[in-house]
Amino acid sequence: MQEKATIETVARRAGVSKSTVSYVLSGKRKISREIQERVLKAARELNYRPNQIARSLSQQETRIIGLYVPHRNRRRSGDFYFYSMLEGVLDSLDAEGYRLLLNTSGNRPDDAEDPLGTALPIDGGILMNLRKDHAYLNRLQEERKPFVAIGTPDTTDEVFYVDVDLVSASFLATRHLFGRGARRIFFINSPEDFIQSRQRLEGYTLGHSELGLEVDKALVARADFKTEDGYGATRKALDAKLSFDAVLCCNDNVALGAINALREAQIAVPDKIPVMGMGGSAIGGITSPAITTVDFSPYDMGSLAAKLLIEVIQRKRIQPCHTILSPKLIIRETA
Amino acid sequence: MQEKATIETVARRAGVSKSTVSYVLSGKRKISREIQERVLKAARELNYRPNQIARSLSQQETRIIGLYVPHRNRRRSGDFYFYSMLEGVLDSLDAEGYRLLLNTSGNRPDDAEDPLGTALPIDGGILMNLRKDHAYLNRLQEERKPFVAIGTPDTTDEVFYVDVDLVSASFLATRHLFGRGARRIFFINSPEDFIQSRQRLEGYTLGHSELGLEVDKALVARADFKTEDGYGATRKALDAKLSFDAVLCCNDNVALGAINALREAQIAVPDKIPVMGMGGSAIGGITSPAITTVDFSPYDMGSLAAKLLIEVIQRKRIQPCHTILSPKLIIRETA
DNA sequence: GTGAAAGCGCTAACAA
DNA sequence: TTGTTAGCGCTTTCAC
Repeated sequence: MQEKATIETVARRAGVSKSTVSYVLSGKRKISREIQERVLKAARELNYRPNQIARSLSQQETRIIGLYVPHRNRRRSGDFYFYSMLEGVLDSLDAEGYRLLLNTSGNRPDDAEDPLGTALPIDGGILMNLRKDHAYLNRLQEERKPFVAIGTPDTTDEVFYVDVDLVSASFLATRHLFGRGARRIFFINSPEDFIQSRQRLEGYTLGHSELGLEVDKALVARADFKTEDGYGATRKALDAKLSFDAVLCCNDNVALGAINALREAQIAVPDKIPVMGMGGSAIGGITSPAITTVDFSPYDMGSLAAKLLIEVIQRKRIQPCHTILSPKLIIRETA
Repeated sequence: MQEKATIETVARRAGVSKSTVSYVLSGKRKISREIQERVLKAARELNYRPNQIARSLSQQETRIIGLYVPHRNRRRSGDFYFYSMLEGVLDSLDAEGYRLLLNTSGNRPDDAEDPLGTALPIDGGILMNLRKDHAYLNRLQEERKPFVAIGTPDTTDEVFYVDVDLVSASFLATRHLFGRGARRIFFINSPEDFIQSRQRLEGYTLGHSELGLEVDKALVARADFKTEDGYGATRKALDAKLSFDAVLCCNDNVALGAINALREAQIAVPDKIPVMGMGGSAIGGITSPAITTVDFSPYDMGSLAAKLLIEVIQRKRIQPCHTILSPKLIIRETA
């Protein structure tokens, strides 16, 4: 096999200039049928592929977008939320001919020390877990790369973002459980320091208010999103003889844990005690069919964020804006 | 904020030449202490970040590696295998200062039609599900980019790859179940057209041979890796009054489905009937504690593949080689 | 020790 | 319609 073909090689072989080759390939100029064919033929024979890097350098555009992947979202088994979102992002990018660069730098302490890290070869970025990602965020801003956040940022002005309406989500879930006849809903909320947690609690409280009920604080527990945590919290409640007739969890993993604990204690789920999760359509396939879910559609969020970002990059959208997705209730019947 | 700084800007501000700036930053040349400081100061003041694209063009190296993501591995809820591997890849790359470009092209039919797709801006690639990925594989070979396969390819010569020993995996599992007193193991294997399936069956058979037993073909079923499939297969076996006292599944998702079906039929798992899965340490956290698993360590495979690829890229390794990981038995006690 | 200048492979403004 | 040429921002040889 010969050396790698460049635009120069192709031009020579076709007996034309470099620019002609470039224009034939990009279609940005009218080229006579004959030359067009000569060029394409030469390109094919030489197995020519335009060098994306050279193209990026000259066009100041890579058609790559970056996704910041915080460490704490990885190595955490069962983090469907993240991966489901990733799938949404990938699908949208795919459709528009963009690629995704996973960016994990900025995670290690020494990265912060390196203010001269090279500029990212991307046209824009998608951020999640915004609050603490200042390093990456600042970097994008500094490089004046457009970005879209997933989740509501601290300062909402000047920022494009997508999020879900968590208050509605837990309100819907609570109402659903009351509708099924529950009176005391054991609520396994997310850890206190998450903004989300407040919103979830608000929905739960609203669900009570609607029926003129007060929230019994003893019914509210916390779990760190993992199955074990849901198991632990439920187990603890059972051991403490807490009285409840339904369980609402901050996510589906936690719900799975709750179910495990209940079944271990010989309590029928969902017949005796219904268990609800929130978020993550992605997890649907693998969780127990016993879970009823309020879906956040992380997939949709990812997909929307990516589409929005591309619009921003292509300057089809200038004004900062945000999209808040409505949750939907998903009742899965046992197969 | 001023215009984006380039090496030229920095050079002017520091009163030196571009090359000097470049050398200060790369450390490839001795530079007097004084000039060094002047340059760094200027760079800092201008908030300079070397343009990675220009650098890549001139060095013919991007420090990005590509991972081909087949469509069928996405949008399939609960495909931990893939994501777990991804985590391994990311961690290894991170450690070596490489980034990961997710490549989804080649999935759509029209992509195959576009032989002039631009050259990938990567130094090498990681492939999985090799058999049918000829498009991407060919492309990498054509561009003479090094690559590492995950899973054993059709032709093993000239190819770097990592894989797991599936025969041992199912042998270990089978033996474990016999060791627990099982006599008739219901085996939910993967679909027939997967090479893997033969290996799994071989291990299962070996486990029987060891005890001088024959395999009862009625005990072997198939499932397409999903929880529902495991549920379905088990349900069918129960309905058919198949007699068995243990279940071995081709993966943990399927095992979860089997457990659901058994419990629905009021059969205690694992006390009455133990259920085993294979593969995917990642899934450990979210599956039922009732599952005993033979771990393929997809994480390890990803991690190894990435490390290997980097060695190849950096020419620290020239001779094609492969690594076969041994599975390990993981017995999870109920928390 | 430092600088000038020639690339890396492509695009696009300017000429013809 | 097509060709010439000046960049894009960096690295690195060659010269001083």
